[in-house]
Amino acid sequence: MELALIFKTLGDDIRLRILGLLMGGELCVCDIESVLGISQVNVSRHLARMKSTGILTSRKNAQWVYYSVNRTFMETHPVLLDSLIVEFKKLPGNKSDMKKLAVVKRNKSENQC
Amino acid sequence: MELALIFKTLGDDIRLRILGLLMGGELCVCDIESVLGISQVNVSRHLARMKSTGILTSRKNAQWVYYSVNRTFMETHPVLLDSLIVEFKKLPGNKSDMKKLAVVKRNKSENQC
DNA sequence: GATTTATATTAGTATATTCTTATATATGAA
DNA sequence: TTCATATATAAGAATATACTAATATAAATC
Repeated sequence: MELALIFKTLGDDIRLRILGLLMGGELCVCDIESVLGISQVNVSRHLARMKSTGILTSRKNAQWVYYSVNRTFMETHPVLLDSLIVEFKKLPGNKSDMKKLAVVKRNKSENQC
Repeated sequence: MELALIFKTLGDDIRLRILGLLMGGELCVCDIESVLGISQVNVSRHLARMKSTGILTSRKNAQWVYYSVNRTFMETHPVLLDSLIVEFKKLPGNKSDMKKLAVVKRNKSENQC
């Protein structure tokens, strides 16, 4: 996992917001889509890119794909990850994303996205 | 200073190597050029980019321009900077760059680059 | 003033990235 | 089997990036 590639991958607003959301635990694509208000294709492509860099992993359950921060990444770059947590807290849009996530999760019933 | 822009700027091997060198203190363009073995134009453009992002500053002395890590950047993102130090130490080429820098500095006489 | 040295900028090409639209796949439900 | 939902991939256009070669600027020296 190349450092430059990691930074290149992190160097995008949408991907940073996605990572910020996933820091709180795994989410399915449609949740991320709802929170960010971005098209499914767009979210999917950004997720794929972060996964191919090794920052994220995914697991499939029924028709949903759940993405989460890759454990290997966390273990290989613990200090970088800590600094990301610090930086995320400083981001202006972070709070509203987290609020929106809470709303999306609350309004979500079983067998639905 | 946008976080995504910072990462985007860091997302390049040459720029990471330059930053690694400048962590040890200011250097003129020709020193960086010698250490990295990269063309002057190339080094200059990467430096300009990092400066415009706010990661570096420069001062001019006689015909030389000395670049260094921007103090404001260090003060605004201390934890990120710490993580960079940790990551740099893990980079495979870092040691050889530092050695090369020592050689370049030693072989350098007054009024010469 | 002419020349050399250090650095920056411009022009042009090749490649990468991002977005939108359309389409494909895969699972579950009717 | 057909339909609806969740996700991924492909195609095409617009923009950004990186590199090389050539040129410009600016200071120092002769």
